[in-house]
Amino acid sequence: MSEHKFKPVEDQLADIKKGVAEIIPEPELVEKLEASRKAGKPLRIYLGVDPTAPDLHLGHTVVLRKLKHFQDLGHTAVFLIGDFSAMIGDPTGVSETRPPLTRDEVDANARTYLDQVFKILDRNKTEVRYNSEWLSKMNAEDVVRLCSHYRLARMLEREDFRSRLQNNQPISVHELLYPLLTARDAVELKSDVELGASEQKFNLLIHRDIQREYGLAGQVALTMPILVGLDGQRKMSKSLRNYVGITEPPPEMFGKMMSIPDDLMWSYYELLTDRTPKEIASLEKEVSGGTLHPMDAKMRLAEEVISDFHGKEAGRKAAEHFQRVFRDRQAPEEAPTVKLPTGSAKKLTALLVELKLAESKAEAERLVKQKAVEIAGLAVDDPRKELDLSKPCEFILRAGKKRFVRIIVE
RNA sequence: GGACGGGUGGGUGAGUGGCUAAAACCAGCAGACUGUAAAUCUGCCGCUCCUUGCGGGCUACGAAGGUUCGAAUCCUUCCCCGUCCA
Repeated sequence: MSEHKFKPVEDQLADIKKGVAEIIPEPELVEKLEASRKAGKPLRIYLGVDPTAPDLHLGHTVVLRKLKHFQDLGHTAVFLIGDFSAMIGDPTGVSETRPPLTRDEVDANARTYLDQVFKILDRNKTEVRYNSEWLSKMNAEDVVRLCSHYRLARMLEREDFRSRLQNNQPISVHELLYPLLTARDAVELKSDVELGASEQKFNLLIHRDIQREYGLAGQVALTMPILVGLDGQRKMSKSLRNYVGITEPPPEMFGKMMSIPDDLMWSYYELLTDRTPKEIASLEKEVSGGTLHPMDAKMRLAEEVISDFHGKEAGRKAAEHFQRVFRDRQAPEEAPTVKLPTGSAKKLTALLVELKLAESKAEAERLVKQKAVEIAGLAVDDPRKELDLSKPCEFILRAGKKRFVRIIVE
C-alpha cells in the first residue's frame, strides 16, 4: 500500500485528460497535483452553473462527468450554483441580451438542478455553494473596485461582444459585469482548478487573472469540448431543440440518441460514457470493418447513457421499446393506458386532443388526413370519424410514429 | 438633446393599401423509403365551427388610437433597438 492518499500523478493525469479540450496551463496542473499528493491535501475543483433553465441536458453532463472524475480521484468537488449571476445572464455565445431571470425562477431552477446533478456527483462528497452568498453582499464600492481590475479593450476582444457590436446588436452594460462577478466566485472559493465548456474559456481565464489580482495562486482552467447536438451540426442546446434532457423518459432519450448521425456517436462515447479511449477505438474499428452494425453500436451507446441516469433496467427496456416500435413497427408493450366510461359516440379528433395526442383539433384533423392515426392497427382516413363507445372494449390508438395510448372502454 | 434607420409567425427574413394566415429558408409534424426518430423524396405547418368546402368565423405583422368599403402596408402618439452628431 502506498503511504499516499492519492494515486500517482501520472495516473491521475490520465483520468483527468480523457476527453478534455484544453488544460491551461498544463504544467501548473501537474505541480498542483504533485503538491496535493505530497501534502495529502485534496485540490479544490470548481464548476459553476447558472440555473437558467429548469432541466439539464446531456451537454451539461460532459463537464459534470469531468468533475466527477476529480471527485473519484479524491479531490474536492465544489458545485457552485450561480443563483446571483443567473440574474445577469452569461453573454457567452449569445447574440442578444437575454431578459434577466427573476429571483423566483432562479430559485426554482436551482432546486431542480441539484436533484439532477446528483445523478452524477456523489452527494455526500460535494460542496454546494451559491454565489448570492457573497455577491449579494457586495456594495457599489466593492463592485467598482472589482471592475478596476479589468480593461474594456480586453472585454471587447470577446467574439460575442465584438460581433454584436459589429452587427448593431445591443449590449447592455450589466453584461460586461458577468465575467467579473463570477471571477469573484473563484476568489471566494479559492479554487485550484475550474472546469467549463470550451466556450467558457474566456470567462475561466478572466477568473484566473482576477484571482491573482486578489493575491491567490491562480486556478488552472480546464475546458471540455462542446457536445454537438442531435442535428450533428450545432452545440446541444435547449433553444436549438437538438438536446436530450436527462430527466426525459428513457424511450424518448433512446429515440433521440438514435437520431444522431453515425459519425457523431464516437464523440458521444468519449464524452458521455466511461469507456476508455482504447475501447472506443476498437468499437470504431469494428464498425468500419463491418463486423459491428452502426445501428447496434449506436443502440449500445444509447442504452449505456440511459442506464447512467435511469438505471440498467430502464436502459434495457428503452432499447427493447425502440426495436419493437421503430424497427419492427409494432405497438409498444407499455403504452399509457386511459380508461373511458361506456357512453355515446365520441369524435375522434376531440379525443386525440383530450388525450394529448394532438395539440389542437386542427392538428388532430391534419394527422388523420395524413393517415397518421391508427385505431387497433387500422389507419383512419375520415376526419369526422366518431368512436363507438357503447360497449366495453380495448384498443390501441396511435398518432404518428411516437404517440400511442391504450384505451379501455368499460 | 438633434438627424437618420429599424421592430413581421418558434428562428432568419420578404412583403409598402385589396389577389396576404402573410414569400423563401430553417426548425417542427406526417407519409414513403431505410439499420434508426439518420439521409432523401413528398405533403402539412394560427385557432375554431360545421353542411369537410379552392367553406364560415376569430386572432395575428412592437403598443394604442385614427384614415379607408378594405391596413403588416397610410397618419398620430407612445414604447423598444441601432447608427451618426452633440
